[in-house]
Amino acid sequence: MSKFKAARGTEDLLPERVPLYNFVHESCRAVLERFGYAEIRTPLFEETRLFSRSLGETTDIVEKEMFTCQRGDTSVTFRPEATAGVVRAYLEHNLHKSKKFQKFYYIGPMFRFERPQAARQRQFEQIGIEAIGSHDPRLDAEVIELGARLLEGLGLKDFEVRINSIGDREDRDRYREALTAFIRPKLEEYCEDCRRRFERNVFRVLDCKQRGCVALNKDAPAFLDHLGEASLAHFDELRSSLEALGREFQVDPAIVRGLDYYTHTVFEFKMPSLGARNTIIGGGRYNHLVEELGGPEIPAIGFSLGVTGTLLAMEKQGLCEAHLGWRECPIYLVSPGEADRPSAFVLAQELRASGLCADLDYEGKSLKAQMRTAHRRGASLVLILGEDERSRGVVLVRDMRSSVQEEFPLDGDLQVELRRILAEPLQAEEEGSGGDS
RNA sequence: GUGGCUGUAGCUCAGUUGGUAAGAGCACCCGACUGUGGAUCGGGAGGUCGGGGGUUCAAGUCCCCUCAGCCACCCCA
Repeated sequence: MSKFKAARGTEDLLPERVPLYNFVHESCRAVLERFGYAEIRTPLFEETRLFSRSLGETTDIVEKEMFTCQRGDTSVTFRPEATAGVVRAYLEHNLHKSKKFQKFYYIGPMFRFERPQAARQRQFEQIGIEAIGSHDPRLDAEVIELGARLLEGLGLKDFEVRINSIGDREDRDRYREALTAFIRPKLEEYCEDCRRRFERNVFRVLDCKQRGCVALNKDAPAFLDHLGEASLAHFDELRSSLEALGREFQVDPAIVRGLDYYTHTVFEFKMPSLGARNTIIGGGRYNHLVEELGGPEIPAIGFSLGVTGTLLAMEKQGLCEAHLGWRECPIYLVSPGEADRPSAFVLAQELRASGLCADLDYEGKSLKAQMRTAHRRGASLVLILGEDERSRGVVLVRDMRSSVQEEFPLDGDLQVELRRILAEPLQAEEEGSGGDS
């Protein structure tokens, strides 16, 4: 046990697992770019004010989950989510002036000071998008379709798309009033958490899982009944657009989302197989955020995909194994004796310079042990360069796949030969020159 | 932040009411008449039993604290 451990809620990504992340990144990148999204990279930390302003002062994230760093009178916070930073960059560089409508995507770590749990860490990775500059409900549908395509691209199938509309400010105010009026008389009957939610964010009461509260909520007024005409029309168009795409979805009134900036369309992608923490994509429209951060009135929509949860879902479905394991060098150089090492050392550099991937022993292992290492590392070819070979100006190439070995001149075009053999394994010849099996 | 469970070699785990129990499998290293991998066999290294304190003649085994992970909440990707 070493003296130090990774800080709570963080983890090391060992080489074995890195290719899995690369696969997820590459797969998503391809889909995102096919949908016309361009990558943007914003700083990992921003001025603290940016988050408290955009997320809402009373949200849990701002109140207790921010990684904040105070130095003198400057306060910065490691980003708990990416939307605020992207919108800030969009405005700071006046992107809206040259090309108002823009689609961005990002991949990177986010930070929240929470109690860790599976699929919930203090540093976690999100892949997300922001489409800024349009209020077209077809864009909402496209964004949801994009989320589904991302998951499908990774091989996931059994996710549920849940959508809802929380309307615009006036709709929310109207509904909040109705809901408050409905709950207030029975407030004492609700659970402790709900009584707190009632004060902070009354919509969340609808999301309670306590049996008593679920029963009490049964006859609660529905948000959709309180949407104004324009909001309702937007939501209807979203639904018909999704239907036009053949994308299955459910309208779920319980989806209210935690952040203040959401308006109209909100949605989540759930993996029922994951248990309690089963939302792997969450997002929605935020038509006033750009304005609140000091820009003109520009509507936008976005979502983010939690990579950790997505990987958990992939693991459950056996989609990860194929992407595990670091790809070792296909060529391994073996030195029979101590005196043979310098020439292997030089030959390795030459092969690498020619673009081949080659490696060799640096632990002073015996010939046998070097062979074992080559085998374990999955080398396709072993190059044996001993005193005998050197004196004759050749190198012995053993094909580990077919167990056939053959000599090749050192001064010939060795790298060309090696490429050929890698593509087409050595086969035993009729007068077999040393194959065994 | 709240409640519960867990923490023994690199990995997965076993350790009877506290008393030669610090062990197994896999992995690893070395070897099997000395220029060759994968099978088999033999040998070996590796753990202050998460950390600290306490009870006791004696603690991996009991108590307290602490750290970390997991599960469920709060909340959320």
